[in-house]
Amino acid sequence: MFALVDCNNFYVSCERTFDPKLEGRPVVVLSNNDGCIIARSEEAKAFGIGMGNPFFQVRDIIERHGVRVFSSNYTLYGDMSSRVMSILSEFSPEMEVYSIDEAFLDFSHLENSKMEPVAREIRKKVKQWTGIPVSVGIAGTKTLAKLANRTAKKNPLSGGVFLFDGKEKTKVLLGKTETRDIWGIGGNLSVRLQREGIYTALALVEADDEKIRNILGVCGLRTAMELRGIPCIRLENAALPRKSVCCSRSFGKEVSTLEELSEAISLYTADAAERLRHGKLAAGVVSVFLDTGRFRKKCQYYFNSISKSIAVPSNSTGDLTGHAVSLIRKIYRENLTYKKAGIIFTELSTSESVQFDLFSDTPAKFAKSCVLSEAMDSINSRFGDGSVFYASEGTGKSWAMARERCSPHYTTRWDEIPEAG
DNA sequence: TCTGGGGTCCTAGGACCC
DNA sequence: TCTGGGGTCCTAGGACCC
Repeated sequence: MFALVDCNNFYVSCERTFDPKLEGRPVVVLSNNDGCIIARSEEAKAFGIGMGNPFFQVRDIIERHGVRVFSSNYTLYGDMSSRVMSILSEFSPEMEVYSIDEAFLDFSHLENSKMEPVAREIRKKVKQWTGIPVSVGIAGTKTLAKLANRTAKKNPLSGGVFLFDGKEKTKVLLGKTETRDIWGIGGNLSVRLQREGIYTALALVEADDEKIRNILGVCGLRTAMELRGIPCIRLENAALPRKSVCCSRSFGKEVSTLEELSEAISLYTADAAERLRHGKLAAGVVSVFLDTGRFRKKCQYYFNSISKSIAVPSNSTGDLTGHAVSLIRKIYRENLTYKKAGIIFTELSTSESVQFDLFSDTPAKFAKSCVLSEAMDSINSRFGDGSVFYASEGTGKSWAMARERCSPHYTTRWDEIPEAG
């Protein structure tokens, strides 16, 4: 048995923990660059503000109803997430942290009659210790546990906990579930299913395997099996090795010069390289991309990307910035205004097992640049991000993303700790 | 005027091998 | 005149998740 614990309106709940006046009031949180709505309190949902709506399109509703708006504060949400996860880990020997706000727990060690009471205890403890409300869905497969969680969230009578047991109960619920709401079936596959006359999870479960395989491929067949109660997706309790690390961002204003783009790419490289080092990884391939933005109709659209293998995998900000900046020069075009740029590292290996080039002196150089980057990391971690940085990032950063409504870093900066009284 | 960011996996088609 | 069969690997694009 699996329990899926999912935080309710997680980002909004994080803001509320530190500003209780937000309780009971409509609140939304925006994506990076203050672009889209990515979290909504129940009150905000009731006004018809949709998930993923561009901010400017719902601005009227927001102003009319006095909805409180926050820029995303991932430092805060990440820190609150690890607090929640550490509490959850006490409730099961096996846990998979599935995303910033949800985790699967293995409940096989519990007797059936104990599952709901334990789930209620989880809710109580997480709420009391972090201020975050959670919902729990319990079932025999992960896909059904996701569905159970949805039911727990939607149905006020459930008290935030829902357990799938008994064939009839399951059948009734599958009949009420649209295919789009199944974990693993997105918008496109759902349209394909509709064309074949399959509208609900129940219809999918009752369809012929060969037919499902044809419409949805092997993943879809696996999903159908899971809905039938046959586990096909196991708990991934050990964090799998990463295959890529990416950093990309939209600009706060239009950018057209190579200088500004190089600055932005330098910053993104520094950010992604820091994450490589944190994961004890080194990149074998560096890719960068440029984008003029897909929503502007008047200007010419231009997207391009370029990759380069590097002889000795690296995680040094200095090395990688050199590669990234030289790549961006190759795809830069004049007389365009860019909205976004980014860097992706792939072909990752562990930094302890880097294969050096036999005919060069790279081991010594490698060691030196590692020491430098690590020294920068420790200064930045002690004195705050951006205390030391490469000058190639620039000092003005006029292109930096907008985040005009960011709450304080309540839990990670001494000067922003909340004060009482 | 203003539309996010970071990931994973599968599939089909082409190139190549013997 | 007649022109096979069985593979692997890579890539781009598409699907999904949060």
